[in-house]
Amino acid sequence: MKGRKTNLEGANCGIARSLQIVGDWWTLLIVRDAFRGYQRFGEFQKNLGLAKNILSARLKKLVQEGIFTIEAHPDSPSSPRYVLTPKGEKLYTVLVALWQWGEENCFDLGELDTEMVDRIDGAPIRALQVKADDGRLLGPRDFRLASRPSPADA
Amino acid sequence: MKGRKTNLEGANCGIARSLQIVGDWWTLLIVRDAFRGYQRFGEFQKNLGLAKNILSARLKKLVQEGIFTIEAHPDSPSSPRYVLTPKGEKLYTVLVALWQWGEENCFDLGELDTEMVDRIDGAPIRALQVKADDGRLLGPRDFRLASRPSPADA
DNA sequence: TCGACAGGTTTCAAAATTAAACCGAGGCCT
DNA sequence: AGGCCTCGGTTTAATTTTGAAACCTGTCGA
Repeated sequence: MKGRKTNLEGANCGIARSLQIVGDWWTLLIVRDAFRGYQRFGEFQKNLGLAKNILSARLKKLVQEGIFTIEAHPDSPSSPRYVLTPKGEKLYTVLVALWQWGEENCFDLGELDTEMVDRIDGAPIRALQVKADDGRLLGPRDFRLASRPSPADA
Repeated sequence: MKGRKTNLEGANCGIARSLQIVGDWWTLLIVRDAFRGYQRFGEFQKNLGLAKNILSARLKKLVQEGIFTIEAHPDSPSSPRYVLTPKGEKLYTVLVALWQWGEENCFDLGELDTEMVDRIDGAPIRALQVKADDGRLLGPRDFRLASRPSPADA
């Protein structure tokens, strides 16, 4: 991420900014596991199978960025728990988008063995839809990235 | 991505699969630029400021994965154009999710200078919402990843 | 024919990732 | 109390990936 920093530091668009934080190999998988209920270092490490030093670095960054907070649990005071902040929890839309795209485009038939379901009734979740302000459905070519008038305009 | 391959190759969930393809530093930015209308190697390279060898490798992979196709344009037969496939175009939901999260969580006030708008009327786009099968709005804690019954079940 | 340019590939140094060894603080068992 | 185990990391050294810059090749226009 050497040149990346230089390039995207003053990134102009939200996509680039998001990717600065969650755009690497492991981060979104860590967040995914957090949604699954994992909280402890060892849980993430064992489940994802990534090197401990990398996990350590990622968690450190994610805490810095306000995605996780560290909470020391009364039960085992020496084992910190990594808990999603509201900012972190809002990433669920991104996860759902990735999940749906992956499920639709990246599996052979019968290969898929997990799915994201309604916690309450176990029913499937609707495909995300991009909609215009007035409710019209927008396809992949119906939007564009526009520059805002000027920084000092509003 | 050494260990990553080993770990996620037989990845069980759609999120992991997606990230195998688009989960690196540059790929989604390339796709973003493709939605902006960029098609040529030099356009991507100049706009993103990434090294040519890296861009070359990414585009090669993306073509392999069926995100882009190469089309030789009648105008300039020697300059290939990289064009999104339907599979690639479906990534727009992911981009929108990242964009909205980034816009909401990664900018200081007044810092944001681009926005994603309706191509037709320039109006803003609605925030993506995760909804249950029956239309209920689902928050970040209202879904879970469940294992499917069995690979050879349906 | 000359030079310029687009679209890469090659080369080599710098940075990130990895696995594995190590370490300190608690628990737990005896 | 002593010994051993686990958890949560850090350190170290080898491997991979990345990045910048040089280089190559085919096309184009003058």
